Amino acid sequence: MMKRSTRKPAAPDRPAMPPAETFRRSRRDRAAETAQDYVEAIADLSAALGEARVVDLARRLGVTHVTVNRTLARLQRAGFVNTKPYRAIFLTDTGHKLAEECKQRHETVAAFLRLLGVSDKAAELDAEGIEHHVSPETLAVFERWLKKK
Amino acid sequence: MMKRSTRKPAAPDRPAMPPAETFRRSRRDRAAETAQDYVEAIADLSAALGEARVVDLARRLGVTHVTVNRTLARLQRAGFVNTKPYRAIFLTDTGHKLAEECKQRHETVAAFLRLLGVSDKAAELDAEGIEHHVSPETLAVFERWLKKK
DNA sequence: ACCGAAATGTAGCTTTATCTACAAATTAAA
DNA sequence: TTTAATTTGTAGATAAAGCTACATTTCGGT
Repeated sequence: MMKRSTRKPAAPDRPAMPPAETFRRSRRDRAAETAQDYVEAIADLSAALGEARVVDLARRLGVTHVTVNRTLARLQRAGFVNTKPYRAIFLTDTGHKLAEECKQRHETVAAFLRLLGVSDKAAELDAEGIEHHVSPETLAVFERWLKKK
Repeated sequence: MMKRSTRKPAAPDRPAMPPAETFRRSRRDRAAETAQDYVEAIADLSAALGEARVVDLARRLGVTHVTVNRTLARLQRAGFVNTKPYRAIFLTDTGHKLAEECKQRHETVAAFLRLLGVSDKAAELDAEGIEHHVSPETLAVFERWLKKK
């Protein structure tokens, strides 16, 4: 029996469409974004204030402290942070490593955008969204351009 | 009474941190991404096959047909598509406009990455993730560089 | 030492995006 | 025209991320 899809051959034969895998990766990325935003924020706050606490994270991320708690529980399960009730939040080694990577990547993306002529403000804003979707290859290209300049 | 936060002044006074608004935008973006991926896929499939149907969308997006159904219901509520049970899916005018914008933006991002020296494959893959986070300003900069070349 | 404000935690609800499993409709082929 | 494969739809779960409202713990000032 024929697949219904073939009923209308209509268009040219070549796909020219992104494969499903593309979207799957994009979605997987999304899932990891939150973790990255949190570890990055925790690292920054620890550096700036000496410790990272729930309220500060909430303010920084623009969510309520409840959301922070929930997410923190998940990040602990995932092995990125250590928390104890009513105590400050600490990154595990894994968490630290992730935070460093993110910070690095963020910096590269933002610097590259600025290099192109994007305003500081927009560069910062866009980098926040873009950093999670830049492949190692593209990141390397950005770095190459930054050096070359 | 003193805010606990001020207990440890520790670090330099300037924030140097992205404001909460940055993250809020990032999250709002995420909500819209799905809609954009869907309308773009529907437009592509319509062009390529003459009509967009649930199975094709599912294949294209790498999800089950159930997920497609659910999302389509939401997109219909939001006014981007028209669907009837057991029939092909059509974009509304709004949906069409959104799809066009997305396609345009996607193309620009991908072309720009290729221009930089990123491989076709990676450019395509990264563009899929990045396109949703590029501000009009940055997009304009990309376009300028594309023309200049 | 105590006390009240700030910080943290918990309960329970909402929305979105996924899934598997099953039911109903459609249509190509015989 | 019948029928069986394909497509579409529905039911019911799960997980993430968000919220409000309420409970508990800490800790700086008095």
